[in-house]
Amino acid sequence: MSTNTDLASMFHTMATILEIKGESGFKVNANTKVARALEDLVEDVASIPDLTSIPGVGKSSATKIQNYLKTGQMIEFEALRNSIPSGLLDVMRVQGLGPKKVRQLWQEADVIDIATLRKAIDDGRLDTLPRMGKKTIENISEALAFVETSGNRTRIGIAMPLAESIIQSLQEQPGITNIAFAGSLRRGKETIGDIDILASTENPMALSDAFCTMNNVAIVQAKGETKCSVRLESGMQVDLRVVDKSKFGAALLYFTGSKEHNIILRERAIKQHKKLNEYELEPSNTSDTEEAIYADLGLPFLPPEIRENRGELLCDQIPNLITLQDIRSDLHCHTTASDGHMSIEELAMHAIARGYHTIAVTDHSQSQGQANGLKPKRLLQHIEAIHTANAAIDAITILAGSEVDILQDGTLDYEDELLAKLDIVVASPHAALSQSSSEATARLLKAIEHPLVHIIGHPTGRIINKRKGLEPDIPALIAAAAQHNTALEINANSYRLDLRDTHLKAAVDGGAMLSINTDSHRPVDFEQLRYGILTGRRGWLTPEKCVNCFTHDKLIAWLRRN
DNA sequence: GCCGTTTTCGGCCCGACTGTTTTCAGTCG
Repeated sequence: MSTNTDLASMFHTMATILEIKGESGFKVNANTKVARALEDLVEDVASIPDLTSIPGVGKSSATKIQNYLKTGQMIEFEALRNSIPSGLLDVMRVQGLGPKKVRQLWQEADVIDIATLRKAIDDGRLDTLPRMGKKTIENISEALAFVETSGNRTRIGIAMPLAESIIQSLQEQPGITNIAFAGSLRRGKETIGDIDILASTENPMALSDAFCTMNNVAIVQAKGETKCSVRLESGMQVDLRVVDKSKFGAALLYFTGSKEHNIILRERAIKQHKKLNEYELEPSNTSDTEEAIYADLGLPFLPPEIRENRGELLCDQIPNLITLQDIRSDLHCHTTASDGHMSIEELAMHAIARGYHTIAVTDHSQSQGQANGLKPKRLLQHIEAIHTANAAIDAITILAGSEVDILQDGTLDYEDELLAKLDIVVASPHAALSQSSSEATARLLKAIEHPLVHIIGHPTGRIINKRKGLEPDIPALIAAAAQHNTALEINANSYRLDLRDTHLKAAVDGGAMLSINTDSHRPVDFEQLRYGILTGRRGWLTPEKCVNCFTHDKLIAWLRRN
């Protein structure tokens, strides 16, 4: 499956090179579009008979992909890559440098990578270039410092609390009527490039002053009447837009994106002889709320999480997406018996406080030595302890479970006889996470088909920005999960979010059940649930398809289905 | 390079800010 990722990255690279070479922007866009389509693809691209059936992929790109699949090489890619110094792709990542300036630096100042750019600045070679004044060079020099440090996008678990605290501090400014975050953060993406904040105020200057002088600001990149841009000491970029209150809806829609969603919306407006921009939908008086704008365009309100041009604009009826309030149980949590920091009773109290009817105790199995995984004898004692706590606490059902390792070959970490004594079995891969796609598929299928397994925990084992994890044949897993009534987990921890949004949409479409769990080790981990919910919504998940939303009796019946 | 509820050719989303200009190109989102 990494073929998809490899190809996507090649098309992204081709788009960038074409830009630097000054080719038509439409051609550049076309390549970017193909790259994005490949990123969104759930099935292995090699398994698709007609590549041009993928929207955005035409004859030319299809041929390139086919050649790569056949030979492991793409002639056009190699040719493009050899046509410019490869270091220029790094130079493109410098904020403020786009294709035109990079080409100028290359052709007129012999810049071929970050190092020669640094040197060119230092020896004054850039000073004489046209449209390259003192300030521009200064800005490039400052931005260079961030290229090395800020390679990764930020996890939503970091970005969202940060955005909330910024909003909280700005909210106290006089004259504020509206303030919200937009962008990929509002869409609930697993990682965020920068934070977009949108506000209406009667006192714009006070707000932008307050924004640009927040105590964690490192650099003010732009400061205007309606737009400010800063970089925080952490490297995170934060943009503030100020708009008129009557146009807040149009602006929120615009800055929430995604870009692809917006483009389709604007095209739709044009077809209706209207014009949509970041301020208003013309001719119309309905620019103050997103709801009114969608209605004016003849569309239902589309929740931010699904605005990705993945079918939401072609859909007559948007399903009722899952919310935090729909969750009635957490089926994957740890106690001090393995590597958690809560007792069984503490776990139960936190779950009661959240209004759950059921909590599952699922400590690690014996192979997880470093996590103090339970040997069979300790598991038997633990089951007893859980039953005792369950009998003592009326307000909630405490299930005796285990997070059982799915070993490398797909067998489980306990004998069936022992597993049968548990109320719930969450089977998860923890080790051997770099095995081949076919091995991973066979391994996970074996667990899905096991009659005593209820949920597959964090199915790929990926860690965002750190570990790629398994790359199984996702459609095959989904089909098996649907057939055997085994739920696939959305692990809500913001390091994991596994299954990820795109896989999830395929799972929902494929009729599989899902389960959103926090994998809590400490009380604070329960708060991560919201990231699981956002991911679920990005995958068009409804409460009916999520076992954590079942009533108590329905959940118990589902657990005893075999 | 891709695409078609006016099209197989002729389009392809839109505006703010910066820096360098003296009316605008480049970058960004």
